[in-house]
Amino acid sequence: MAKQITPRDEDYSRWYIDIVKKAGLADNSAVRGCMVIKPYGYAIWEKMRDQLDLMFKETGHVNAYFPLFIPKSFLSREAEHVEGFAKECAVVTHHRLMNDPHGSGVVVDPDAKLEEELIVRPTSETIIWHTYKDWIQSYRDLPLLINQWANVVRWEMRTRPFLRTTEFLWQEGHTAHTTSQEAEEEAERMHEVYARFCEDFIAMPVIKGAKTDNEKFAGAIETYTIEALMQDGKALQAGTSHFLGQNFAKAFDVKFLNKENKEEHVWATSWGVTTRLIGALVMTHSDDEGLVLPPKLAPIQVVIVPIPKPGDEIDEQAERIRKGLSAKGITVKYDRDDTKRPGFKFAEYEMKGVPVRLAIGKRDLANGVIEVARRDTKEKTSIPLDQILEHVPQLLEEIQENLLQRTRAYRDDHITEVDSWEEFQSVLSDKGGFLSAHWDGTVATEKKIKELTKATIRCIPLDVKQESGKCIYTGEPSTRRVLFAKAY
RNA sequence: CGGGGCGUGGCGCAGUCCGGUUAGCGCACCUGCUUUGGGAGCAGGGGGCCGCAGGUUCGAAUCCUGCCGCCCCGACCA
Repeated sequence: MAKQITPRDEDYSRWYIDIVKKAGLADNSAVRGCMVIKPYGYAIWEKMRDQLDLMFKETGHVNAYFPLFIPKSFLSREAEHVEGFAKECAVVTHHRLMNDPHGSGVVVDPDAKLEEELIVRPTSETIIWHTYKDWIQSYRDLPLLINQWANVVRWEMRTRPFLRTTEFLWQEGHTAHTTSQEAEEEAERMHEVYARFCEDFIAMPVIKGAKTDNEKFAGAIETYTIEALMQDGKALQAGTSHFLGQNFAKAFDVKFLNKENKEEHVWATSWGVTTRLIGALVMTHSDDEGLVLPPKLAPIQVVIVPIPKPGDEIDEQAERIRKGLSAKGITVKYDRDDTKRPGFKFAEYEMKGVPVRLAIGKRDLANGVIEVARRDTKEKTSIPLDQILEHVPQLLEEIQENLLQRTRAYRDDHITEVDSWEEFQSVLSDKGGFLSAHWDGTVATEKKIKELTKATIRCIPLDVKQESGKCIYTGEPSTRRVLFAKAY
């Protein structure tokens, strides 16, 4: 047993890190808080990125690229915004190194001090709005629908692979519109795109909702969120979409002439998802044997393992199947590495979360079958060789569907309506998950509850129904329930 | 930034209290043979500034001083 991972119920946090490392997704790096995304982990990100990019294009967006560095003064333009990010910015103060006159190595050249410091982008609103000012004059220039794929840096105190790292990869959409309504619709549209992506591709159901004033993005009028539930009962914010109103347009003086030849500030949105989605994927589906990948995002969807050694006839069948499945757009790996034994390969591909494993040996050949093992249920069956090309595509779909159903059932089972403070506390500590409860709508109460229980308001669900009730903590009147949870 | 823990071949550790030959073990790696239907066995082999810098000593992985780094937990956050 070369690679053991810590069981979930023993130490969930350790389990997560073990999977990330042992499935080959990422490594720690020489830089504190930053990770190396390894080829297998990056392949998952590429699949996510390609699919999302397609969905952005389908909704009319184009890609562009803005600078990594932002002049410090830009961040002072929008007061709320700077307050949200000031504490976690990396700052460039010099532009040159020199040999250390007192010894070996290099030192920062004191003569190379920048006149104005540059901030490594924590997000790009400011540099983008500065640029948009030049791009927008008329209503005919609108809407402006731009996305960028980039890295950003937020100097977090505590990091965890994929879930929170100092540098991370993401996409950020930044749009400008003629009317408030159009911008709001855009924020809602992208919110929906994210939710659909999570369900259809990650097989991870999410709750769509709005953030409270306290939790929303610095500088936004409204923040929409998708909230997912992890296996340990904690919530994870998987993506956000913001209606920014005219806040940035005013801060960066971005105006357009409308049809009546009157100047107006434009209306804005921004929206993003990050490599955190990989962390979400891991914590949603994986088990004590390793990673479990939804077929639609698996870098290898099917692996064929020969038993015991590749022989001519086994090779022939394996190649036939590989080509047949490839022709149907399925990614197949035929692993004929004879320095590793089948048992080792089984464990290895389970660790890596490959959805379907085909094993073929002399015994199977004699019976005209092949062994099919699915990663999600660990079920093994024998399928006639002449049916395998039809069977595997169906099975992949079934696995994708099963993962979604399974996760949705777990999620639905972990949304608990609570109506008393005692119940709130006991359900939170014993069961976890989302607590649907009445809240008086004040930041003070929200903060008090967080202080007492560590639970925060994850969102006000979009599909919330109006019902009168009393705040779980203060007993003040309330018109609808909100979702509380402990969160990542 | 607080509270814990840890730095010894690629990885995981023992050795440190009580200084004493060539610094050891498991995994991984290389070679060979036998194996191969759930993480193979045997034999041989390669690989170490013991985190860094000073100091004490005949002698330091071990004792002293200073520094650096990492991990876990908490407050902040996608």
